[in-house]
Order: sequence, then C-alpha cells, then structure tokens
Amino acid sequence: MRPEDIPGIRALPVFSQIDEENFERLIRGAYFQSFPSHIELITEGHPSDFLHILVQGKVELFANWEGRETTMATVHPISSFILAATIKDAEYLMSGRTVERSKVLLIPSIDVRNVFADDNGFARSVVNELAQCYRTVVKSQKDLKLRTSLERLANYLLRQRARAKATDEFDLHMEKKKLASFLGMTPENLSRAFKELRKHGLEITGSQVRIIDPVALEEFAKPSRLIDDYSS
Amino acid sequence: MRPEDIPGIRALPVFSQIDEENFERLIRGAYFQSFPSHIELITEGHPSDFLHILVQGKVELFANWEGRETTMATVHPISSFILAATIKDAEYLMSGRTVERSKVLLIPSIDVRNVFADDNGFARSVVNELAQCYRTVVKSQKDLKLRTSLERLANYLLRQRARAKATDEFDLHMEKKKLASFLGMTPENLSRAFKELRKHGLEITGSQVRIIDPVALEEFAKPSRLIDDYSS
DNA sequence: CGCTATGTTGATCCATATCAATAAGTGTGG
DNA sequence: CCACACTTATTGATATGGATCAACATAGCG
Repeated sequence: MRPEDIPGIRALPVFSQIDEENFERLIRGAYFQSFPSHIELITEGHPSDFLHILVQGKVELFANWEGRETTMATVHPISSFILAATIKDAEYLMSGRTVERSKVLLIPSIDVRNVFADDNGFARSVVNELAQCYRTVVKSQKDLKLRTSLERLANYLLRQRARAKATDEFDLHMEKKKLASFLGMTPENLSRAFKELRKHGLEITGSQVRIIDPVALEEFAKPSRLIDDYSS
Repeated sequence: MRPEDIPGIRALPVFSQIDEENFERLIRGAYFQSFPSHIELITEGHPSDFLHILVQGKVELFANWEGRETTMATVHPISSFILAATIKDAEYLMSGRTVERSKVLLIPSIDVRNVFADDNGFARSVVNELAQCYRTVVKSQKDLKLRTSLERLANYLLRQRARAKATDEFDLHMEKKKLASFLGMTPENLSRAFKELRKHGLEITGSQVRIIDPVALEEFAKPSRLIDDYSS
C-alpha cells in the first residue's frame, strides 16, 4: 500500500467517520492490485473475500442468467463496490470486470466486518453508503418500469450532461454496446434511438454527444428529481 | 400505543439490537393508526416525517411518472418501510397505500435519526436492514432485465410456493392487476401468461394457484439462488 | 496492416401493449 | 339481503416497441 494513495481512500464517505486506529486496522491487511482491461474481478455467487475499492480505471458490474447477460452499473473512482455482500457475509449478486486498466484496493472482508463490529462511526458511514445504494437502485428500477427505452436514453444523456457540469458536449464514457445493456435494450435499438433523438435536439458522432437543444431534449425526456437525481 | 403490541415491534430485526432505554425513546413519540383500504399513507417526493411500521394489513409501494404507475413492492406485517428515506432525511422515492384495512405504527423520523445517532446497536441493525433491502432490489432488477414476463411470472409463483411452505396450492395474495404491474406487465398479458403456464404444470382458478407439476414448472422457470432467494 | 469486435442499417419477427367487448366479481346503499 | 354500480379479469383483434437476423461499415488493437 503506497502512502500517497491513503488520503484518497481515507476521504471516501464510507471511511470518513471511522476511527484513525480502526482505519489503520483496515488497511493493514489491504493491498493494491492493478488489472488489465477485461479482467473479471468478482463473480456472482462467490462469497465476498474482499471489499473492493476502485482507485483508478473503470469497472462494470453485470449479471447473468441462463446465458443472458446484463450490465447493472459502472463503477468510477474512487468508490467501493459490493459493500452489502461484504457486510452481510453473503455471496455476490453481481459480477464485476474491468473495462480498462484499473487499480483496486482489496480489503479483506473479514477485517471490514470486524471493524464494522467495533467502530461505531464506520457503522454509520456504512448506513449512509447502503441507503444511497438502495435509493439508486430504486430509481433505476423506476426508470426501467416507467419509461420506454427512448425515454431512458434521453434521460440518461441529461444525467450525463449534469455530471459533465452542464456542458452540452461530452463523451459517452462507455461502449454503446454496454450502454445499451445498461439501459435494457439491444445495440441495434440504441443505434436507432440515437437517430430518433435528433428530432429532440441531440447529435452524436462516434462517442461524442452534442446536445443542440437542451430545452427540446428535456421537454421530451421529462426528467424527474425522483428518478434522475443521483445526488439524493 | 397499546402494551400488547410492543413485543412484536421490539422483535423486529431492525430494533433487535437497540438499547432498552433508546427503544423507549423511540416508541414514546410513536403512535398507532388504523387505516381503511385504499388510503395513501406516503407520497413520493414528500419529506419523511415518520418511519412506518406495518403491524396489520397490507401496503403497496408504487411509483408514478408522467401519468404512468407501477407497483414496486408489497409490504407485509410486521415490517418497516421507507427506512432509507427516514435515515437520510430525504424525500420518499415511492408512494404507499393500504390495499386492505391496516394498522401502522408511526415513529417520528426525527426520533429515529436521533436514536440512530446515539445507539450503536440500532445503527448496526439498520445496516442489516438496508443491506437486505438493497440486495432485494438488485435481485428484482436482475429479474426484470434478464427474464421475459412469462419467466418472471413462473419464478414469482415458485417463490410464493416456497413462502407457502412448499405447498402446491396457495392463494395469490394480490389482485392480478397489481401482480401484473409488479411483474412489469399488463393485466391482459398476465392473463395470457397464466394460460401459457398450463403447459408447464400450473393451474389457476380465480386467485387460487395449483402447481400440478412442480418439476415441470421449475424446469421452465429455472429459478436461481441469485435472483429468487429472498432470504439472503 | 489486417484481424476481430463494435457499430450501423435494413428486413423481418415476436413479445407485449393497446383497444375493445364481455364477463365476473366486489363493495355500497337502499 | 339484494340490486346496482363500478372495478377487475378475460378474451379477441390489432398495433407497436423492441428483438432478432443479416449484411456491411468502422474502428480499435495486436
């Protein structure tokens, strides 16, 4: 564990309220590992041995059933993933793979559970983290059940725009294939959906998105605080 | 608050690790309320004033967007709902209405947050509860994205069978209309799906389900521990 | 530079939604 | 307790969003 990496980890919301001594305990057994792209880090159904913290790169969480596969989420630095499985000492519900060169901090799950049992500040941070995760999935569920794929795409793009500090030109930071899977559609359908959104003030060239007419796009997408606001 | 109701509340997992004194503090400001059927208890977008605990009856959690509506979950006694919003002091993401005469314990959210801040056992119970909620929604998301509506119905029925202690004859404890919405389909489609499942060993008369051939149904549904096991 | 995976476009198919008409429940008030 | 009204459930006909299949273009990578 390189000393210069510690502050970033320490600053994570999930570790913010933790006692200094217990934080030491946590990272004592932890270690960084670098992975090339397209490496499966965790596999659904396996027990949680490590809490993963993505420090650099990008990780896709996905799930399989009967030969089908779907992208559930993308993890960006710096954030932890599969916290719930670690705390519950349960098996992973999702698999995770790198989509680019990534650096991950691996904290033995047993240490996480031990510190969780001892450190009251940490327990409260975990609550916040899990409440956030839960509410995010609920929003995503509403998105899936209440909207058509075209509406989901339009709202997704508006959320990306907000993340990109409201600039009207930004990059899809994802292969279209994965974006399609994330949005619950096929690549072909996504391709056509992008064309369809030209009617609502959108342009796309490769992975470069340009929102020509934000008002028109919003008018079509009808974003909702209760679905699209990922800050609460 | 009637004394005879307390033990059931106290026994809830979410209150199990709480200090006696703090439990008192929690229920001091709490009160029971009885509602007829079809009453909206909470509304999405509103701030969380009370943690709700359903003691008797049944409550449907649902969500709206642009005139559309979908059933997200059904709450059965005895369990709390909208815990995440209460802890985070955030607005509700779902609305809730009674679907039959129900009795609900209302605990002021402010008390819940105060006790959460003071009581370490409670903080840990909340973690368990939220981790459970999170994993349940993730499973439900996988169900939605990886399966067709027919497969979702078949697996739903197998889960109900497990809940009914593996008896092959049981009641749908829900209107078909709501079941359809919960499963992400229309009532018409559900009606046809039930008929289709006759090929796979299922019979239904009104709300009475009979699984004639559990093996055939499982063979079709292909239930998965990582989607359908609601105990972990 | 060429192989392989991704993306696009067109044609077609299918699952599911929508529309419409009954039928069957269910709750309410007389 | 019955009758009416209203909601829910079923069934059929049709429409459509989205999937699948296929061919080709493009781009990223070794």
